[in-house]
Amino acid sequence: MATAQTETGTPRQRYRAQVQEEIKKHAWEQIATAGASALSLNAVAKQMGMSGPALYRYFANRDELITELIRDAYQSLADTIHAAAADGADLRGLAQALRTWALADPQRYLLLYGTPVPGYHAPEDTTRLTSEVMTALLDASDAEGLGAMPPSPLQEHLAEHRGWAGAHPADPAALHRAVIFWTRMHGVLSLELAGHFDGMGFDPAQLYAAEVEAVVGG
Amino acid sequence: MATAQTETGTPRQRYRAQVQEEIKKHAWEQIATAGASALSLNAVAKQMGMSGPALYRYFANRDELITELIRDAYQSLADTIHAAAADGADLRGLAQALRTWALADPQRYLLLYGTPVPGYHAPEDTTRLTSEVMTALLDASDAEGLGAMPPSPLQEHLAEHRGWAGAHPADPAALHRAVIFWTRMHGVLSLELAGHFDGMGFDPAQLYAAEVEAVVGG
DNA sequence: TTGTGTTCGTTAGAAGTTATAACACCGAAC
DNA sequence: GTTCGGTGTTATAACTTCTAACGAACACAA
Repeated sequence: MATAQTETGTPRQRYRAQVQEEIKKHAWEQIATAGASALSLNAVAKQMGMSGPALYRYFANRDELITELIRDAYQSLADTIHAAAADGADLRGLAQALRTWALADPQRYLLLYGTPVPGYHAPEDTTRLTSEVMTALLDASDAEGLGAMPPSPLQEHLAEHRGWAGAHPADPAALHRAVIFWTRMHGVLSLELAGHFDGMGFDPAQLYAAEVEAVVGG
Repeated sequence: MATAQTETGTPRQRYRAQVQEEIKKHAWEQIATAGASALSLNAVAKQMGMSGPALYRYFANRDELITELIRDAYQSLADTIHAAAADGADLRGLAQALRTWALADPQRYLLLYGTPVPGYHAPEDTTRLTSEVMTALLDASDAEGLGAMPPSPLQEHLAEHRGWAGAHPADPAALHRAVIFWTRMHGVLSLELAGHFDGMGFDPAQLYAAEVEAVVGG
């Protein structure tokens, strides 16, 4: 887990890890209420009873702190999906786990899949976590008992460009299913979290459920 | 169009509208390269050879400028969709127009449909533009020659909560089709614009085309 | 043509931000 | 016990948004 290092090393290292965790905790609280763009290192420091510049002993700058938060968010998502998959969840189960995770902290989801800062590039190890999630998705998309996926130009194209699937033995139909699972669930979730369904009256959960069935069933 | 008022009114009003347009032009340039969160009124003023505070004669604050940009973006999107519909475009044509519009200026799309500022609420007239777009979408979704949409719990639910469709006479299947057109196209577009497909190797255009066919055909 | 008032742009300044530099201190190791 | 690395401090620079006060330019009206 993210707090694993808190219990190892010298007292100095333990203290350092502990303070780092507390900084991230307060940063998450700020992000949850005002969004990532409003995250203020000064405000975090004040909340902790420290002076502003003290935080720079723990994070080189604002970007590094946010990068660390993104890393933790990816880890949390990967843990969630992995746990669901380990519990034997099928595509429906993964979809449910994903939605619950997203609604639990909308700004956390948007930090990963919302508007990116143009210059920013994700660190190397987040791509590892992403491909872990993708593997779980491909496993569930390659399972038995799913609706038919008639051959299509897209499946052919995906089969020819399957580098993103790594060494996963999923067939073209499963590649297709995994991709549209991702894009369709994200389509509903991101619009819901951004509040674009707010005045419309219908229940996003029912739309989400219908989209899950559309992916699972065919 | 947005510049209509530039040519009317007193010389003072004309000058004012002209400066306002120029401010917005420079603001868009900044947003396109660095994102909306990095928009600096001071930098815009400098680019125009003015002092920072001078801009406050034209926009009360940063939020008001951004709100105006959002309004213009909605207007541009509505114009684009409307023009396509007037040209007789079907659902496929609208999808093509939407994608072209989004790729022309990714940050403009993300300003409308990306991560929102938690406190922010869209002004009244943007909802008018949104419903204009929705009407075009419902028209195209209610047309002849589209694939079958078998009855579903979601269609029933949408038929019971169709306030967002206004007085449009679309049947439940068309309501369903319009909604999933929106969410699925947004799902692919937003992930593509955010760069989440970047290292994956496949062509987002082919995925988009396949999703269009999935919505049109059934 | 000569007021008169509105509008515009300026500088000055307050309050906030990120981030660096120099200094003091405290604790751990030798 | 002394030394030394790590931590937190204040001071400071360079930004940001935004307000206030002043001067100048312009439109309009007597």
